[in-house]
Amino acid sequence: MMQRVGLKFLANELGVSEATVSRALNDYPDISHSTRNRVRELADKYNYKANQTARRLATGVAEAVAYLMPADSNAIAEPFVAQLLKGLGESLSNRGWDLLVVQAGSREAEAETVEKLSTSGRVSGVVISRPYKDDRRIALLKQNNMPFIVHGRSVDHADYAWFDVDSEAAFRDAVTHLAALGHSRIGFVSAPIEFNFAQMRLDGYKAGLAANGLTFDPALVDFAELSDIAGEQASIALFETTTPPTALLCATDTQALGALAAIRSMGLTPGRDVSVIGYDGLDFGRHTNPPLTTMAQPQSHSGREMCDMLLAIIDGGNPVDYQELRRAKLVRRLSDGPVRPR
Amino acid sequence: MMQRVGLKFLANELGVSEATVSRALNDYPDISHSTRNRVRELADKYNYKANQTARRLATGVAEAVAYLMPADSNAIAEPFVAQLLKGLGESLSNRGWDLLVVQAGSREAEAETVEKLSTSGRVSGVVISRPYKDDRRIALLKQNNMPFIVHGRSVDHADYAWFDVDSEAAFRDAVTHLAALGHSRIGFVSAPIEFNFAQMRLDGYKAGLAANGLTFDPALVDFAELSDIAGEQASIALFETTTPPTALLCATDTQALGALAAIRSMGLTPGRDVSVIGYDGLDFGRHTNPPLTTMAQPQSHSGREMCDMLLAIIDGGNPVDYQELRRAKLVRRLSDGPVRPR
DNA sequence: ATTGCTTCCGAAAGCGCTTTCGGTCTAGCC
DNA sequence: GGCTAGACCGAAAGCGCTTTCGGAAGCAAT
Repeated sequence: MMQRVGLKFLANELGVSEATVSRALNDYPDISHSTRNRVRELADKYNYKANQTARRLATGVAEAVAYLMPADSNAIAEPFVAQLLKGLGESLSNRGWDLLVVQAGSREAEAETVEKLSTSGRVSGVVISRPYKDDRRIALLKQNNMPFIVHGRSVDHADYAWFDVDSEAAFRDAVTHLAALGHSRIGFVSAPIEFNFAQMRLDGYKAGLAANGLTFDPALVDFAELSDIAGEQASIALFETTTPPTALLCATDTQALGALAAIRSMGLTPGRDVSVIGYDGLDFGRHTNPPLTTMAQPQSHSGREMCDMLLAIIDGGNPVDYQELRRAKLVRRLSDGPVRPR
Repeated sequence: MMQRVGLKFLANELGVSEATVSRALNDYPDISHSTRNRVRELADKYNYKANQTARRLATGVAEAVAYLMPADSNAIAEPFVAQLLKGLGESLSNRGWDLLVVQAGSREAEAETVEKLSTSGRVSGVVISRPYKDDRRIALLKQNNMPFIVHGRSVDHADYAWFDVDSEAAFRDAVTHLAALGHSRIGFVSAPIEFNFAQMRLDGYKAGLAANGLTFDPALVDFAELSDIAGEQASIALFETTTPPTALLCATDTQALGALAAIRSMGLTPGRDVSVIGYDGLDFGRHTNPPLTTMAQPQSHSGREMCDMLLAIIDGGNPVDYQELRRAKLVRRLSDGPVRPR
């Protein structure tokens, strides 16, 4: 039976105390250079890694952060999640910390999950995404004094850290773009309105209409879940009116996929007969029929940046100093075009 | 300063020892019903959750498994990862375990990452995906006696647990399907051959040719990274010959996206002039131009199943009892069709 | 010599749980 | 009434680290 290489082992081997080994490894200043080096070398030789569990218990810091997976995630939109995870992981591993992925079974269970997470001491920070307008998770996190950052913003977002893209501005821009192309009946496929991003995008849509002298027509907006199929159904519904839209704005790219399908299914050509603009900037939009014009968010390294912000907060930073608002920009592919008389 | 609710607190409150509380909570048989209930109630009342770190240290079991993210993942193909994660997470949380996501910076760093993972005691099992033909990670895992399951198979896969789809059979079937449509010059966009799945798919392709009386022509296969762009370039390369293929088989759906683009860029119509068949069955294939015919793997609950297998192994099961081979099935959309004379 | 600083390191007390070991108490038996 | 056998629970020893506290040297200044 081989002896585990632990502090004990190294200490014996070197003839010093465990305390010394620990301190040497953790860069304490009161260890002589010579012993520090001896310890280091031996540790390297045996490929010693401190047992993290013990370390955590002793220090009281979890050295891990959790990402709370959206409960109702759908397959197509997930590049999102994977991207984020990747960024988080990179940033975390620089520091030698762990990334936990936790899931709540349902939307209702999310709060409970957060509660457990913040009291069980497993993590020293959490990141959540897609906040609701009034998000219980955020309240819980604050209440439990758990450092966190949210990907997106709830309605009251003054006193916590967040990273978001100004989707209101994005939808204003999108409407303006469409208006410039001559569209005046612009439909809107919204996301479930309990998500704050849905509200913001809807607001942006309305603001865009107003800014371009267009009047808001409730018959031109429909709500859909975040899936291609839901987007398709909503789009079809929007066309069942006497004066159908000539352009469709969708709250997400995934829904826009459905919009394209809906338009094609009616025998029309998206991009020519009806314009479609999505939001997210997902890569596969290049491959749709036609390629999807979209408001792209700069999601490249957002995971990494969010993580760095979170770590700064864990290190004692003030959450309100970490609020970051990015701009989305129009990437024009082929699903938009000038209005076309029927 | 509020007192943490820990074992100590509960014990004091009830006038029993910490040991008793612990045993009551962990269903030890030598605790009377009455005290067990008293303990339970109080624990509920205070929403007590054992500190996992301490628990881990005491029991020596990590109560966590890690998913090793593929190093070179690309955005489009990631629904995959998200799906898997979701399944893993669900299964794990049933048991109250954690899901760690770990990333290696590069392909080279993967081995080291695995090594650390298996010696640091952070996890009691790991799942890896996309094994190479001869995968150092697998060797390391075995050597360190760390329970694991691989999503896919390496060349020597007799003595560990895996969950795979028979992609060799799938590509045989795909070729047969194409042959039945009259195609005799079938190109193959392969994945990097160090991945064992790439080899297996290539083998399946060759076997399919043979089974249908077609001869293998090396000029008809090209290798590409796992991205749409790489798939596009490889496809174009395959057409730069005197007798170009009339159908293209791609090792992954993502590459197939590129193939469709390549064909369109040559002024041809995929599905009519040239058939394209991908592999994976990714949902967004419904939205490509034209919708992508693909060999779909039943990836619905694979994450969950893999996790259950892994847990069984952790519980002492013999890894070789947990090898599961699934079948892919053709889902025909519109990117394939009868051969068409030029 | 004594005092007073540094510099470096060891002893030992935790961190919050689990688990072994043994002890007390009641019930049942001859 | 004494003895044995459960049934139930407490004391205490860890798990592998970190960190406080203080002690032993070594050296310079009085």
